[in-house]
Amino acid sequence: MNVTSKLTAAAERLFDRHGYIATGMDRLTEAAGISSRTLYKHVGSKAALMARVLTERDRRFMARIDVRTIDALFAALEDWVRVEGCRGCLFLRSRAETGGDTPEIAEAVALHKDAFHERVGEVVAMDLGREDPALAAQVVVLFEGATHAAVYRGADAVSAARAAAAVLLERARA
Amino acid sequence: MNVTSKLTAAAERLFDRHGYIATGMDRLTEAAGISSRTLYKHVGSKAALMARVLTERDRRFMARIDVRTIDALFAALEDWVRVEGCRGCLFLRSRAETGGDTPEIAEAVALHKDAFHERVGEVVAMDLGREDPALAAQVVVLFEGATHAAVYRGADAVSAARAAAAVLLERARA
DNA sequence: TGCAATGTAAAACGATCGTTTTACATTGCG
DNA sequence: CGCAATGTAAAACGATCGTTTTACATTGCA
Repeated sequence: MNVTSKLTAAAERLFDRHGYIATGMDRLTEAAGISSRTLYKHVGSKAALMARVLTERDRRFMARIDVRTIDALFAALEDWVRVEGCRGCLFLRSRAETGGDTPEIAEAVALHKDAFHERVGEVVAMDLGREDPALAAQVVVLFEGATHAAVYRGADAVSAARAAAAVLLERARA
Repeated sequence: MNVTSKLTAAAERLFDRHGYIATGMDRLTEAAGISSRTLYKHVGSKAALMARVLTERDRRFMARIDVRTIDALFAALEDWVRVEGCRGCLFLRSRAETGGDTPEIAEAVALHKDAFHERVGEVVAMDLGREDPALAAQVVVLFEGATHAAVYRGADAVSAARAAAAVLLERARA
């Protein structure tokens, strides 16, 4: 396994569990089993490391929601929560932690949210047989809400979102 | 205006805009116009200050969502976003920043989320004429989703949630 | 008048931050 | 063989962290 990918994987876990700022470089190098010199040779800075983490997470996330129906979208989120836990959206969290003032992070977050919204639009179009931007916006809200309500309500929040999405889809079909 | 409430108000603004950890005590004392000695006499620690901020915010938030219908709930959120901006839920953010490991903060967040969920249940019961825990869970998800999608989609996210909630309510009535 | 409370300004505390540097070991390829 | 690349360990960088302390000013009340 590559040094960079090992580092990125370890960093994602630590950033996700303890927060971006609260995670020191010592914890990162120790978790990745590398020296700080190697870390800086490879990624340049802590912010750049976070940007890499977000880009990698976006890849994994987008692969998981490569589905054809709205119901499958929420089924994918149920899987995600079961496998990766529910501590809210790492993208929004890292952006908020830095007040949006770290360009590398803010850009990675913006790219992810754009891609996510576009994907939801595609899924809605496939499921409904036509585009429906209003329904897509509602599904985005339900997905985001499930992600964050799951922090304190657990997987039930995802189930609730899934059921609500089914009602909205049924109504859009009529 | 009381020293403590002036400090709490200044701290809420800074914590909300720049994050809990990223905001240093110097910025807080300067914004509140007090010395660090006075700050520590009054609140004891940074974590205790954040807990006070969250408790105060909870009071203000709960007063705003003291409504009788689901639609008014989302109208209140639209007001909140217009007045206070949209940077996500400060409760979840501060909990995530500290990894849930700061008891004073974690407790304030848990209290707020419990109160919020209970309030939504009451509003749903008033609007529908009977209790409906499943609908209440869906409204919670929509509300949380609107709060977080508004970070990157603006007030439109709240409108989408509001419309979706109306559909779910209509369906629950039938 | 004098004491207690409450405040400020500013220095100092040790710890830790992200980052760079120094010095040295290992390895793979010409 | 020898050099370039790539790594480690560890010290050091100046800055900043949350918190405490020292020394002093102001105020309100007995």
